[in-house]
Amino acid sequence: MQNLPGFRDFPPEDCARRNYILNTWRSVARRYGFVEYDGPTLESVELYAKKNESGAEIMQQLYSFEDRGGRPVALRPEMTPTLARMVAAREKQYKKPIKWFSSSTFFRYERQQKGRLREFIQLNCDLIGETGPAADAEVLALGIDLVRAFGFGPEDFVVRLSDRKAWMDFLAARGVPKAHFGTVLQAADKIERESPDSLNAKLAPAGLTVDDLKAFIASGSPDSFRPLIEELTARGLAGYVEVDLSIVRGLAYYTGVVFEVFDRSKSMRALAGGGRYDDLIAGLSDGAANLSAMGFGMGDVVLANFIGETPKAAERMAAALAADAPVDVYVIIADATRRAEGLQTVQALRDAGWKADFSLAGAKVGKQFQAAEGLGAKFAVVVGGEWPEVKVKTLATRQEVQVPQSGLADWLKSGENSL
RNA sequence: GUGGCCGUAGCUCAAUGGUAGAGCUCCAGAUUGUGGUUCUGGCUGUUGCGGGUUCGAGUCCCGUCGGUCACCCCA
Repeated sequence: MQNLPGFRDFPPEDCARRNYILNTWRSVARRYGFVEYDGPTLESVELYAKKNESGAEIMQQLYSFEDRGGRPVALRPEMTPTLARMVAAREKQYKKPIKWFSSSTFFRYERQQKGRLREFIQLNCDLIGETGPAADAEVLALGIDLVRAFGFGPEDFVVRLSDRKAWMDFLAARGVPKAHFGTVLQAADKIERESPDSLNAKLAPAGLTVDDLKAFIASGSPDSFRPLIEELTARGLAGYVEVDLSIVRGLAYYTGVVFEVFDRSKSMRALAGGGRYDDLIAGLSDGAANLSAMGFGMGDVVLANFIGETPKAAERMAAALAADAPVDVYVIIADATRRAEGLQTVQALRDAGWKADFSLAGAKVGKQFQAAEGLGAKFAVVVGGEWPEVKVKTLATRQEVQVPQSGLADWLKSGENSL
């Protein structure tokens, strides 16, 4: 039996890499005062149909089925609708701004390729109930720090920053009817991928040409970005950001700042993307709650690729994984008649919080040392003829001392600190 | 949904249409209380699966499943 296409097994080595990413995400988000939430994996299809009345494509990429009660349900393909529902229902319980993050599993039925699977993990960070450049900057800074935390610098990645509102102002100034905004933005999103002829055909009803769009994009950085850039400059993070009006994002619901995080070589798809969506919560809650919001998502698959392809980040991860070896202390029972004392020692170490292990079947001393080495233990404790004393060997230095078993835990504590 | 490339041992890969191999890993040993190196030995295959061509197919052809990359889309 093979696993389903686009779905991954996580044997311990892979699980450790996944947890490294999740743990890093969590610790950085919490540094920014974001608190963790989660929602159900299975949702009503209606939740997604509502938001995407125009986009049938999204419904096709839904893992959907009827449950035994005849309800149309779907595995969640994204977090935002769930988040909007949760916030709309409870927003009066929380002081604003609401700063929430989650890292959850999502499902999309689509053909897999580099950086894209059918089941993936995505970090979602959203700041709700606050508008303005300060809130935008806070979210952007979090996005930047989330990538920096893996060892990447400004030479490795860049945040491309744009603004839906700048686009709308431009279109309004050109007299483009509102009904055509969506078409124009979609064309702008594809300006580098699609042929000018094809794009011009799409733009004609709006009275625009590819050259018009290019001229707007080339007009550079509107003054509206200045307060946001100043906020980032004060944090020392402006070097990670470039204004790039060609960033549009496919989603219709963005109302302000939008951004995508790319590796500098731009050899892979976006590491993260998001923006301001001030009307979505009101729309999804039928007006029950009217809250502005700014947020983004970051997937584990592209990030893991990026780490793997960047030596310094890969080394950083390897070091973090090595520091979290399966076992701290391996107890070697050198004399089978001392097995009871060995077990007592193992238990005492485990009670004291050490990751301790030993040979269940018993083995030659040399084998037990090999096992200790293989499990990444820092210390080997030899239980044998010296009882009630034991020998403690620091494996990295090969130094060995003999201490009373009763003082073992204390000795290890100071011994670990001196490593 | 469309297309290119690829499927051989647990892993990385060899093998002109002619007896399926190597390295690594793993397991066991090298005067029975001391590990990483070294040496010796050993295990492991429905060559993804199903058909076809051929005296003979890992190799050629068709199908299928899976992987990968691109398109589509990107929440």
